[in-house]
Amino acid sequence: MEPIRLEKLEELRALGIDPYPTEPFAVNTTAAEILRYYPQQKLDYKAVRLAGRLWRKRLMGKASFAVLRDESGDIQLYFQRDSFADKPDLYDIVFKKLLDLGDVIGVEGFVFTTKTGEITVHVERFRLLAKCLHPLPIEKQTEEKTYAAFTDPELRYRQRYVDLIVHLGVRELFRRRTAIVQAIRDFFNEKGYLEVETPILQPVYGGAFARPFVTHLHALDMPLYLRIANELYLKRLIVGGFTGVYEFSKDFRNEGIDRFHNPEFTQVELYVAYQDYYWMMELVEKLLETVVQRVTGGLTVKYGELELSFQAPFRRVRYYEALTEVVGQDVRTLSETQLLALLHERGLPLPEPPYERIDLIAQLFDKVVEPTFIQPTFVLDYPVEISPLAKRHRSDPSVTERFELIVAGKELANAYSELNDPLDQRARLERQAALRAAGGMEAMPLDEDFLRALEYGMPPTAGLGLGIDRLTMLLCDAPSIQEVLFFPLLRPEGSPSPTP
RNA sequence: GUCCCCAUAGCUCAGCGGUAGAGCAGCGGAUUCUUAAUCCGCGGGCCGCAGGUUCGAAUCCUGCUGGGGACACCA
Repeated sequence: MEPIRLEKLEELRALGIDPYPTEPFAVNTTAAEILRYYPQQKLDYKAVRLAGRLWRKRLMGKASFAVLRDESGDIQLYFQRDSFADKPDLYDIVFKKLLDLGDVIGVEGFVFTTKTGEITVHVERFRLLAKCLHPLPIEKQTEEKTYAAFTDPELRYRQRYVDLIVHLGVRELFRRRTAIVQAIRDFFNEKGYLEVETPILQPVYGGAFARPFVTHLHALDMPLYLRIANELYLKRLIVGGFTGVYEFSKDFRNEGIDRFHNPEFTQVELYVAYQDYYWMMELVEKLLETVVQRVTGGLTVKYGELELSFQAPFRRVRYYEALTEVVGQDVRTLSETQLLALLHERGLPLPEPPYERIDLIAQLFDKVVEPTFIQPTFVLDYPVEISPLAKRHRSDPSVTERFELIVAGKELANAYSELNDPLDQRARLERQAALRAAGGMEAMPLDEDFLRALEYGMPPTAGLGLGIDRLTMLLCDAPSIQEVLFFPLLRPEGSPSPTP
């Protein structure tokens, strides 16, 4: 903390001013509201009360200007010594000397327009509401230059509160994130789907393929896993008789961290009984059209250098057909050796051994085909081997009724006609378990309760998982997932945390 | 986990073998319409940490820590 600011704190106390007062300060307007409505005189602006941070001081002799920043934005303040005739020290000492940029203050006064035409609050009374003991990296800019921009990503993420104070655009981004979630929730609610909550701590994890975080429940002396997906629980609810359920789900995956991955991330998963993946494609098109329109005001989104159009219908391509187009021959007819040669040709690394033929195909698809889909594209009919929870295709049992929605070369959503044949499901999960065992990975018992639920009969169901962080990145033109998480995971500062 | 880049004042950066600089922020003064306010004056640094090379290291080398990017992993 700044020693100078601590001294000021003491001086304030000596003057009988509590730097952290208890009394509330009720505001009756905001900076944005005044700037918007004052020119039309739609409201009475004789006694406005607003609160926020002191953002700039332009001190002159007997009268000075300042800027107040509240949640809505910035507004200029005008302080005049004559306004404090009975207590000039309030102006000369408290305002001019003891208030620092960043201090939280409440002001009361009337609105007027300066000679240069700026709408300004003439402050008649003010109160310190909370002293700020650190200097804030306040940016200053002209047309040509920006001074002291607060740009170090590490500092911005570690001290997100400072980032939010300084960058109004960052606040705007997170409002938009909330608006996206809200738009999705409204869309689902209008259709009568039920928003639910299912366990984050799970005795058996499933619904995706990823390393979990493990913890321990002392009460029952047993391991628990943070969910990597909530799929299997939502399906149990479909078995239970709900026809449409959804959940915004924080999921946890103990994998690498990069521009597109954070160990905890948010998906919304939706399950609707008596529907299939064709129906789900149309729903996703409508959902995205609605959300994008509502949040951005249009259907075209700028993402980096890209212009993305969320105008339905989206392009549809079958998995193997897309591969054939890129590779020039049908990969299903190629031997493992030929596939290896193809990977080698393109300089692609091999999957971790032990790998099977299908892993080579998937590698080709993920590295060569998927990145080419920039505009929203449904990739349909994934191979059955890599889709253990999706129903076999009604006309080709080697593929599944599954689609992924790819946008800007990245997976945004994943959906299936859900596998509801309990015997096929058991066989597929057992195969997955065997593969994992062969790969030397930790053996995870099958989720017997989930299989038992299917044995009671799950209606034919369409299911969807949609990445909220990814969607937010697209709609906010954010280059990394860290930009759309308030508190992205970083290594702790200073000494490492103790091992439990 | 591997590779590349970065770390200098509160913030943003320059300096890249000869003992540390700018702008903004800060402190003192002047100023009743400023808005990057202006004008005069001033302070501020374990140059990320530890070792090495050198007569001499912010600068070169090695290791470590933290961050960014790419790759791998993430059906």
